[in-house]
Amino acid sequence: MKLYNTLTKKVEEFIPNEEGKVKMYTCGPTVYHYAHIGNLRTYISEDILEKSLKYLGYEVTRCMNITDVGHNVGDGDSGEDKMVVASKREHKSVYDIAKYYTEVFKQDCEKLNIRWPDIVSPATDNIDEYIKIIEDLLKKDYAYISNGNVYFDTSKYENYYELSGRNKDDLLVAVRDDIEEDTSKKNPFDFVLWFTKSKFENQDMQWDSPWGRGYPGWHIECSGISIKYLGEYLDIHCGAEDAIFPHHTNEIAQSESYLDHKWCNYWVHLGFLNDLNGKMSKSKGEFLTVSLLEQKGYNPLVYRYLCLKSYYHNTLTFSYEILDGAKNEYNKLKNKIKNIQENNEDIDKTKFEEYNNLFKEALSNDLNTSSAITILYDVIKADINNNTKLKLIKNFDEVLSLDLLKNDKKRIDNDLEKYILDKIEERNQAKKDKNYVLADQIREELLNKNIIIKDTREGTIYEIK
RNA sequence: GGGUCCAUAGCCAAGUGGUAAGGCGUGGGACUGCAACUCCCUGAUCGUUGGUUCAAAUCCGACUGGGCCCUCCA
Repeated sequence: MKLYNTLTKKVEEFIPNEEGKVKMYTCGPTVYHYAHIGNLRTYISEDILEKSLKYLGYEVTRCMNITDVGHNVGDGDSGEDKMVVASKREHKSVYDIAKYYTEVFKQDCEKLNIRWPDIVSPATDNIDEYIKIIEDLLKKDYAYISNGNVYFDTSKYENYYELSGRNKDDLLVAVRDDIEEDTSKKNPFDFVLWFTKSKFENQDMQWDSPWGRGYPGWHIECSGISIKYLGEYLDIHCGAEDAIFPHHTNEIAQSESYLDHKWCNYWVHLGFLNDLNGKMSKSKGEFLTVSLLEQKGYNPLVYRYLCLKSYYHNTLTFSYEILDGAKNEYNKLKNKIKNIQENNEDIDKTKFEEYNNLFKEALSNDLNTSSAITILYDVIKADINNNTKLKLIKNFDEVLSLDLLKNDKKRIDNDLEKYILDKIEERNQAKKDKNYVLADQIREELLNKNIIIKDTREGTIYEIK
């Protein structure tokens, strides 16, 4: 398996710490609002990575956090906690907000066939772990207390800029308008590990700590949860590309200062989904959720298909024109597969291995899902028996998760079925009588009820839209 | 200003030094009473420009145009 590693900025052969086993951590959502489909692209890519590793024979343990506290607008003491903002907006407690949006996120994942990770842990469940790490960092002098808050001292950690490839002197401080510099810090890029004092006193979620009652900073949760559930040696850490700096940079600094050794060997960053104007946002433009796509008549898996057609590392652009293209492709693909009938022939093992290996090669090549899909098309066209094709498609779909073999035949009751069959009979009679006006009328009538008629060599069949 | 990633036909894209996969759309054809489904045929010298090489979409440089980040976002 080859993967692009942000740490070395190269595509590298993936070698886990323990042979055959992979420990994988993926940054989870902040559950303060609905996720838009751009957010979800990250989880689709991570899902593909997890499933590809499994398909290639690795045993994978994946852990993800749910950020339900401490994600301030800024890294210092500036800006409010996003959970608190949501709580005010919706007049609910922060706990209810977290619960509600976590549930919605889970449903979105189900609709997109994203497997729920083995371990999913909310930030608020692991406060003890953060305190343990922060105490240790203070003891080792990697952290300091200033104005009641605990900060990580970035000047003490030598490789601080390794991941992002930056240079301390070239970074601009408080480049964004809505951020003001936190004067309690020793260095501009120091970040808060624990808050006890904040300009924003309306924080409901607070815990006792050796430094007073307060709450954790944003970055410590991922380190804490990862180390707690996956141990001191991590194989792959994933996140969207915007998390490289400062989030992942800070995670490395605090984790390695705490552990006193290298923490994670492979950092995989997922590309963004942009709309035609650039980065998607929850406040600007159309708020594109999975539910909205469904309302507009798109199967969520069409969006998954669109994501898989592109390379996870590159930016993908969203527009309805592009989505419509993907919808066409997806529907045609499913139709082609539907026409492959099961038969009595034995699986052709040689051909099976041949195509299966091609598929594995594509995935191994830094998750070349576009090529993997091409191999799927090759299988459909290939000169091999249907049972072998169907077995290959079934296997491929373990990774692609596009419901390729699932027939979305909606359940219909006997009355409706009888009605449809009678109408088909009536139409066939009309056709025999060359009464095409009546035949077309019947077809139209059924179509208005979302029933599609198809004349095949084997007779007339119907489909429910 | 700095970092990082990207640029292939109308669209989505593969390609990792030897003379451009695949899918969608378009156009044409087969099938059909017509249509839908399905099947067949149909298109690009790879942002611009230097260089390395017997040979470059693929390597190096410059330029142009984008994305993301530099204390919110996945």
